[in-house]
This record gives sequence, C-alpha cells and structure tokens, in this order.
Amino acid sequence: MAIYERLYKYFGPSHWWPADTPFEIIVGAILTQNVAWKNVEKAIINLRDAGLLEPEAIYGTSKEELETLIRPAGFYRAKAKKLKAFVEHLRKRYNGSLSAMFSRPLTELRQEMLAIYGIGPETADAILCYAGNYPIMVMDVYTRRVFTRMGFFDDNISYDGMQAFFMDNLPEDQHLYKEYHALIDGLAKHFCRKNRPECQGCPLGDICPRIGVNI
DNA sequence: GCCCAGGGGGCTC
DNA sequence: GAGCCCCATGGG
Repeated sequence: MAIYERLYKYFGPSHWWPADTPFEIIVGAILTQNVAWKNVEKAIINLRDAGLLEPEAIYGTSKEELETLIRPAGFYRAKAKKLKAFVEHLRKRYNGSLSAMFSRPLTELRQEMLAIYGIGPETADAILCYAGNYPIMVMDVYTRRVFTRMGFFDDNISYDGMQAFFMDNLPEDQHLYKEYHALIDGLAKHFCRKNRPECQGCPLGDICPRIGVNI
C-alpha cells in the first residue's frame, strides 16, 4: 500500500461522496456520468429545492419535469430516463426500500444493478461502495490512466481486470476502497491530467517509471 | 472555438 | 465482442 500511503499523506482525507443521504449518492452517481461534478451540483440543488431527493418523489414526477430540473447535468433526457428506471426497479423489487436493497449480498446485488437501464460497472460500484457501504472499489478513467502510466497494467485492460488487480492486492476494507478511489481522482486532476502530466511535485514522482515522458 | 468532464446504451459487423 | 456513434451542458 505504498502508493496509497503516499497519496493519503499528500492529499489527506477526502469528502467523497459529497451527499446527505444514500439516495442522493445514487442520484449523483447517475447524473455525473461523463460530466463534470460541478454541473451535477446545480442539478442536485434543483432536485433538492423541488423536494425530489427521495425515491418516491422521483417516482411520482413526470419525466419532462425531471428533465427540466437536471438539465445543467447534461444528457438530461437520457439521465431522466435512468433516474426513472432506478426508482421503478427499487419500487418493484424492494417496495421502495433502499435499506432492503442494501441488505442483499454484494455479488448478487451488483449483477442485479447492472441489469437496470443506465447502470454500468462504474455507476453500480459507486452506488454499492458509497451508498451501500459494500467493500468494492470503483474504477474509472483516472484509475486506468494513472496506473497505466506507472506501468502496472496495459491501457486496454478491462474494467473487471483493473478492479481485480486492486482488490486482490488490497485488504478487504470499504473505507480503504472509498478513500483510495478518491485519492486517485485527486492525483489525476492535479498531476496526471489527460494529455498533460504535471510531474513536478507529484507525490508518486520518484516511483513513476514514466516521469516526464508521458503522453 | 475547442477540449474536457467522476459513462452507458445501442447498433453494426 | 470490439468498434463506433449518440446523448448535451458548462467551464477553462
């Protein structure tokens, strides 16, 4: 965990996931797909002001109304449909109870979530980890970029392959997984940006084999 | 004006 | 099952 220790020492504890309730985390996980978090915040505020940060409230709201409120988050038609798909599944399968959903075994629930429209591997894992407190680590483009540049695996590694790499080599600890993902995000934004590595001052600089010659 | 941001669905071959 | 295109707004 040498890398984790360094990142934690450099960045300190994070605030992931920034939300008041598990359902708000789920909404955020869907809304943030391929969009900067900044944009999502506006949509979340709109939903909160409208009293829609509850499953039943979203269930009872028209798709058109939802679209208007989440517009700042981009892809608003697709995302309104995804929010609807989730709350409909929640109601049908768990009578609207998130705690009932999150009492199921991790592997089974993950499979079930992947079958819901709009929920792929990253979104499913974000929901399971940050809203459900399951011990599973979220992978993303940042994780891929940082660890590919460091030489741990090839850029074309699958999502599942990448996740196995981390979870097979780390203790099973939800707090560790939550924090590690957040730390990688911080590193990628500050020092390992797309098409622009800023290796000066990078906490991993001396152990990154490709320092200075990145894409 | 261009690129990027905390992806996923659906189609094609 | 890999390779594309689509979805769409907002900030740097």
